[in-house]
Amino acid sequence: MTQQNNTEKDEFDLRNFLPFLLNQAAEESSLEFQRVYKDRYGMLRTEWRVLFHLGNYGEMTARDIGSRAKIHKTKVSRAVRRLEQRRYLQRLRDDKDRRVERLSLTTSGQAVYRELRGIARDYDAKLAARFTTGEAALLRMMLRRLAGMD
Amino acid sequence: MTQQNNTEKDEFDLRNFLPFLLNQAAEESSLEFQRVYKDRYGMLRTEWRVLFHLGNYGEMTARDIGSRAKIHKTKVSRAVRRLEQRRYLQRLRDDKDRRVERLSLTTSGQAVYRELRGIARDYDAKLAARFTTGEAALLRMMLRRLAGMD
DNA sequence: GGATAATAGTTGATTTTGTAACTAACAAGG
DNA sequence: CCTTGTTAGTTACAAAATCAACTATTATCC
Repeated sequence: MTQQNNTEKDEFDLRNFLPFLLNQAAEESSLEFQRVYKDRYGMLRTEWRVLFHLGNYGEMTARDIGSRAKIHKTKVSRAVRRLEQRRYLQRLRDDKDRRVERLSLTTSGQAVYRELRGIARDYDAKLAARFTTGEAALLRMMLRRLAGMD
Repeated sequence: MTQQNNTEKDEFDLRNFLPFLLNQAAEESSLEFQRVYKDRYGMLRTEWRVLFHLGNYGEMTARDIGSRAKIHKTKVSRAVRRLEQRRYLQRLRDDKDRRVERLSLTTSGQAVYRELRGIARDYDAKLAARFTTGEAALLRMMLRRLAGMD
């Protein structure tokens, strides 16, 4: 692994490139939480997200979830089916608009959600503890802005 | 999309959960750059990363790239093969250790790298411009720490 | 009202990724 | 040397993501 290139003025370092950095940080900082929902609950990434949306915001449609979390509708559709098969959520056809399904967590879905939410809360605190309170708040603010969640 | 749940003390908001936030920010902030390497060069995410590692750091082995960027070796292997097929990189069997392949960019690989690097630089600047200089520097620092890149 | 377009969600075919098992080369210790 | 273990990289098969086409329902507007 020798140094070559960069004979021209080198104002670029991959390790500082924001999209790369964000991805590395996202990947690394979700590893531990991933192990919980994956190994312990056999859930996929999209599945815990759907579960958390329903747990956090209450009844929603697949479309709502997709647009909030920017998940493609086919991914949502498949995640919903699997959560339904595990009896974590139920669908209710909307009578006003019969294309729409109103999704909500079952009792056992809520139990799983509360369990995972506790773990998520602790894990988040652990991550944030690497910074001062002010820094962590600033970080969240900047990430929300980058994510277009303002 | 009604509000239900959270009857108990609600100290948790998905929109502030760092792993989620990081992922959303990473996803959103790489969209535009992705369009460039994907639509314009037919490259996959792992491929531009391998290309950038070689362009940025010079000759490396597949193993080096994988450990630096935390990419699994099978992913690296496949990305290398495709970049080789497109004549963007070349392999050289190491004579000291004949298991190892020393990878480096071809002339046209370097041309593509320089092109993409320029775009990356501009794009990064555009992202960083959403913050003050100090905030952006702090953001990068925090991300490096979260990514375990200290 | 009836054609046309738009929306919610699903399904199927293709591509990409993940997991394990594999080959080939080197290393260490007897 | 010669077993045993380790490392670099590839391949095969299963799982998951992507993209396009599909059904069913509602909205638009002439």
